[in-house]
Amino acid sequence: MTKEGRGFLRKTKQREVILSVLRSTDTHPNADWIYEEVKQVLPNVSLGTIYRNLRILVESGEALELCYGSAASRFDGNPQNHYHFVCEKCENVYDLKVPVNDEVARRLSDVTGHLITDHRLEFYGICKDCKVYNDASTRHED
Amino acid sequence: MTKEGRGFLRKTKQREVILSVLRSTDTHPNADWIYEEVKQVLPNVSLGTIYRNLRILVESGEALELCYGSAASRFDGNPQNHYHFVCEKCENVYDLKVPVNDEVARRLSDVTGHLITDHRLEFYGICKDCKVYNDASTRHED
DNA sequence: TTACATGCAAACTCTTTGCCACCAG
DNA sequence: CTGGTGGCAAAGAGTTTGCATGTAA
Repeated sequence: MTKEGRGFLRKTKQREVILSVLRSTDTHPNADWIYEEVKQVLPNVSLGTIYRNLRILVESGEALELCYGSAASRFDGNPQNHYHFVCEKCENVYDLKVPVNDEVARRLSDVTGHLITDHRLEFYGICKDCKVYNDASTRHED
Repeated sequence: MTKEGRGFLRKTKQREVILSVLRSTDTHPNADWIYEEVKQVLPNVSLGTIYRNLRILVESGEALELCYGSAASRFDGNPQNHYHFVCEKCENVYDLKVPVNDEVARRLSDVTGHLITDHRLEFYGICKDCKVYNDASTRHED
């Protein structure tokens, strides 16, 4: 109910290849890498199509989008690690007042062999305030 | 040791105001919002200065950077929620094979009053492979 | 005095969009 | 047929950077 929103998806060669490329790797590629891969099968594919389809795949729940690096960053004046809740409706970011669990990181360092120095935990959903409108009636389609 | 790297920071009015603006709010503002606020105190400040200083503050550990939305996104063909480890050296993203904890989200929903439907947990550090080079000698400065 | 920092604007990167032809259903 | 979709290229948003000037230490 949160992630759908498209009447129906036509099945196209492009979308098919994009999804299969995405499923064939565990390197968490970016759009450009996917573009290069897809081009080997469909030389005429365009970057715009890659982006359009990735968005569709993410929105329809067939892929996850991870965001790193710098783009539309938001900043937090509290340098202590703490967790956040992001409202997908109003886009507000709330600080959560729960203790940070460094235990997990330490344990995972042992299990994985990686040196884990930091972690970030974010929750997503609809915030208290936005929920009110949603509950009142379910006519909100955005 | 991970986040430092600058010899010394000169104390400037701009940096001071930026930091105080950042600390005066809990709205997790973006660069542009901070720019507007700082301008009310220093009308001639430039966006470039805001960006430069935010980066410095983040790197020196005085602020956190949160990244949402679309920019340099990476994608994951596995739509099931799972956790990641990001190597800050080689920038590889590894899938972690640990069970997803939906319990926390449920509990937090109760505590906070927000409707939490999703969460994301990411770990950061130096991966197994990069650690080797780091351990061998500490001459790596990038 | 000497680097580091700033202001300004141009350059960049990544992503989105408009337009029209095209094709799956 | 018909509306979703693709290719192409232009536009956008957000961020970085080069350069000359300014300034903290």
